[in-house]
Amino acid sequence: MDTQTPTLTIGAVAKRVGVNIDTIRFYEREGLLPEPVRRASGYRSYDEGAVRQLRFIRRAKDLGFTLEEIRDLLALSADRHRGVKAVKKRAEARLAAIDARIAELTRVRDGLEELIEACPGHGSPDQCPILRALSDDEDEA
Amino acid sequence: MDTQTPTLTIGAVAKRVGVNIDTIRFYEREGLLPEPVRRASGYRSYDEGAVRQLRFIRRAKDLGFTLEEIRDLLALSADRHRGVKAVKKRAEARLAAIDARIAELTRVRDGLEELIEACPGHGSPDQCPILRALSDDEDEA
DNA sequence: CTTGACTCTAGACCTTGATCAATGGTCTAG
DNA sequence: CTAGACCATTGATCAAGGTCTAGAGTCAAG
Repeated sequence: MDTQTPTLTIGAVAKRVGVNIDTIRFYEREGLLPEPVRRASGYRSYDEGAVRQLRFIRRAKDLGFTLEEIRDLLALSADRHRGVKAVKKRAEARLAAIDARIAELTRVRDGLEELIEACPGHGSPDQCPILRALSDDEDEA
Repeated sequence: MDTQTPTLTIGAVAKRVGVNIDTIRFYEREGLLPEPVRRASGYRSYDEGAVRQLRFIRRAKDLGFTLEEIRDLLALSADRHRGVKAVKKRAEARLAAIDARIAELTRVRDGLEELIEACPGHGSPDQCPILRALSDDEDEA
């Protein structure tokens, strides 16, 4: 856990975390990664902390957080003590959003399944419940 | 059910179906709506069939079909008899895609819920399972 | 006739999350 | 020293599905 001298090039970091080099620069521009120190040549120089933060971002993304939410999470995680409550709240909000999305998809799924079951798979398009559902003038006067 | 003279302006169609005017022109460019007849002035002139087709597109979109898939569905729905089988196949493929998406979301959802339940909502960030899960150096050497 | 609402076209712009290209400087092994 | 790999910046491009702008013509009511 020593505070290291930054020695990793952007390419080395990209390889270790498994992301594209351009993605790292993109995250930096977007404020998700701090601007790293530079060598005399202008090359970015990273330490293990940057690698950890980049992994944090990828994992949060896998949990469905947007980059904007992750920026927020990163700020909170740096706030000792007071941050935890807010982080939990964000996670709960994310969970609620996922639940809503699942509910919506399930609704659509069930509707589609009903149509499929009712469709004989042959015959006239006029008799196909799928096409009928899509075409019916339900909301006509 | 009379074959009508096209009399609706694009604005009237947009209002009736509840879409943006530009969306209608966009769908026309994308081949989802046929090119309508024009008045002497160049104004597009639509009939009820166009309204129906536009509604078809919106409903298919609500079922999660992409515009490309909808273009395909429209072609199939015009193919009397042979179309029905193919339409059913497309619907089944869409259902499978939705199921996969729900399964993926459910997986993420459950993982997130576990973290939330384990988080006390206060205390040190080091003890917050949410932040720990995001930060842990699991794949370190 | 005038005014305001409507329509026309072509093309630019938006969102999200990246990725790629062009041009040029740097680093390292042999 | 030189080749080849790596890095820098700016700006373009992609997917998807639209939305908006500018400048000009048209339509209907009063």
